[in-house]
Amino acid sequence: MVATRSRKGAPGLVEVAARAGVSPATVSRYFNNPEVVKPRTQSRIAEAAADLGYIRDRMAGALHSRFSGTIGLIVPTIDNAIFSELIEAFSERLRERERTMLIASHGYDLPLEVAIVRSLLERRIDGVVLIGFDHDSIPLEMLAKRGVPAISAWNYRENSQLACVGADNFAAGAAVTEHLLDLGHRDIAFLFPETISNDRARDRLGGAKNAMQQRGIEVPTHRLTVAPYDIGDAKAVAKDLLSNDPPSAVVCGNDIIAQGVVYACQALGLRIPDDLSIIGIGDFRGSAHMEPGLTTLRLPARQIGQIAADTILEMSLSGLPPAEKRQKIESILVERGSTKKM
Amino acid sequence: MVATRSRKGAPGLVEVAARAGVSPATVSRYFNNPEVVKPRTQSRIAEAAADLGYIRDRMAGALHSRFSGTIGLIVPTIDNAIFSELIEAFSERLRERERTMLIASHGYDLPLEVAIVRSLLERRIDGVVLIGFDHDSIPLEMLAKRGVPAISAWNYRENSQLACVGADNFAAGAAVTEHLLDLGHRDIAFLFPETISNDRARDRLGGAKNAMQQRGIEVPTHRLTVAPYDIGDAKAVAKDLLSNDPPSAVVCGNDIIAQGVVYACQALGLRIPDDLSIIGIGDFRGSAHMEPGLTTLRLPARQIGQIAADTILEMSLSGLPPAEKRQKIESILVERGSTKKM
DNA sequence: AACAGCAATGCAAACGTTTTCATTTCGCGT
DNA sequence: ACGCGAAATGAAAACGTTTGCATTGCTGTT
Repeated sequence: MVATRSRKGAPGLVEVAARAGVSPATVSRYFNNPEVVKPRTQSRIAEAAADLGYIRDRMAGALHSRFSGTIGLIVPTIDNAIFSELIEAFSERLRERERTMLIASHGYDLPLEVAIVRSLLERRIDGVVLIGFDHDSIPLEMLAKRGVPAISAWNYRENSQLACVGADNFAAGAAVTEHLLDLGHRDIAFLFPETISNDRARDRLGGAKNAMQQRGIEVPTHRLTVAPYDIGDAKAVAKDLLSNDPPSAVVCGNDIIAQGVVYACQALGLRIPDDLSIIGIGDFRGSAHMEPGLTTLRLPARQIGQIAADTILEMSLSGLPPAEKRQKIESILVERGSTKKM
Repeated sequence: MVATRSRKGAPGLVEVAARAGVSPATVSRYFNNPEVVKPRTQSRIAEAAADLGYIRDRMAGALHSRFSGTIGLIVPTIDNAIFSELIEAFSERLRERERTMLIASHGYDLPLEVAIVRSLLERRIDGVVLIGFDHDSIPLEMLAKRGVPAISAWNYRENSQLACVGADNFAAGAAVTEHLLDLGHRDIAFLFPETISNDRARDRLGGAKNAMQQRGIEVPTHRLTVAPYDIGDAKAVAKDLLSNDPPSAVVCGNDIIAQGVVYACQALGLRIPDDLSIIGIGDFRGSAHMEPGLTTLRLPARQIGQIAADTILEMSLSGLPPAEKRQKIESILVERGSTKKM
């Protein structure tokens, strides 16, 4: 059994109250509703708290008030450019609102997500933000049962069950494909991540295929390749793909894969965009500055992160569904040097 | 029959106890020290808990036991390849040990770090991991006063005040510089991030300069340039630097900057490594796969993250300094295509 | 001068666990 | 069957806040 750490003389609310000559209740009010305590009392308490170096214990507070001031964010992966902008924006916004973020990643492993939600619930989070719509029903039920609000970020669907804030990934897949079609490309390859338990990739690929179909162009099986979420792996797959009978253009499920394809071309001596046009989705850090610059669809990740934070906070405070259940964030096609008219 | 007043219909320990026909104390023990409760009782409790969908409230537990099961990680930035591997490894390790990570970033803003530490302390973290050694003394005192262990990760110094786990950044700066010197380069430029409040960059640059001095080579001022932690900005700075009178090699403070320099060369039509050798530090995601592959010093970020997690947990549990106060993680020079003999 | 009405504060009961100490039950040797 | 130490369990007191309700202190009105 472990020795419990003694509390190293850290003063509590009660000590502050004693020193300020008021009751604990008043000190509590001072911290939570300063406006209800008389200015003179306020300054006495402020002074006492400062003298003692008091730091409030939000856990004790949460125990009674039902709010922990903690919001959970569950992402597939942290160690990847994909979500890092969103994570940072989300966490900043939360800090501005005096909340703290609990983050966890499951590596696209749905069962693990269940365990994570459980662990967050044990920590009494005030709300959870999930990525996308592919989730086991168990964690959602656990959340619902306890009245903990949850929303989905990153993807948008007009008929989503969960409240959501994100981009329309079907439209995104369609947009990049249409851009290549508009440039005159017909022999287009699609390099997408595994779509099982990844609704974003699935929607994007769906949109891409649909765009092709709209123009009456069939996509042969060998133009459809799965690539992992990793530059190196994507590069390897792309080298294989481009080694014989290369298409005139490649649609990549995201910018990571696109970067891999760019490197593959450089390794093979293919010129971009003369020999091959490449388009990505995401506009991650770095995509703008590679050579050539990557043509891609910009997903406003920071904006999504901020709105997600605002929305989950709104829900947590009101206890109601958000004013806007589904928020679509518009993405923008950014044309750079990796694509060219046929 | 007494009405249960538990919030939102979520059952508490007491309800589980009632259903299992035991006292709350036994249920508590079941969760914290299963081995002290009789197997038959265990299964009764397990069943009751499952039936009720019980989720324990760790905040309430923490209130009494002084352990919140939460560890803080404070990084300069999340949205950047630099720390993402460390963050992910750290968080995974913590989850394996049934702990949760609270993460916050301060964007190299020391005063903000004070506020962050305070906020973490309010959440009763069991320990904190900081990056590097440049910290205001106030948060460290606050932590010490409350007996909350803190360590520094990422950088290593043999005389550090704080316990630390990381690489020797002075040695790192020296190693990459020596590598270029060994390849015969003499006219070397140094592209480093701002060293104010960034001891890692400072140590690296110090090591680099020292290596030059050891060989009796002076570094003229115009070969010393500050570049931000951003591919685009670094690329811009590098373009400027390389436009006239380029050196024969560049030492970059980290791989992000190095990637910027590679792109700058491609934009300017300089051939790597024929016209310019480039070396980075870090071996971030992607560095291996660019064209040409980036020669760099690999810092085992995942390993640092894991050891940091283990160490802070060890300290939190024992209440003592760690067995090994300073852990040096060896870095490895990875030679790829971006450097070449003169 | 008395008092309504409101602002400011105090009192004490939660909140859901953990833990100490005490008590009961169990296994086993005689 | 008995007794004894150990194992298992129970009772109740914390833990540090928040909050509903009660009380006190003011201000201004009649």
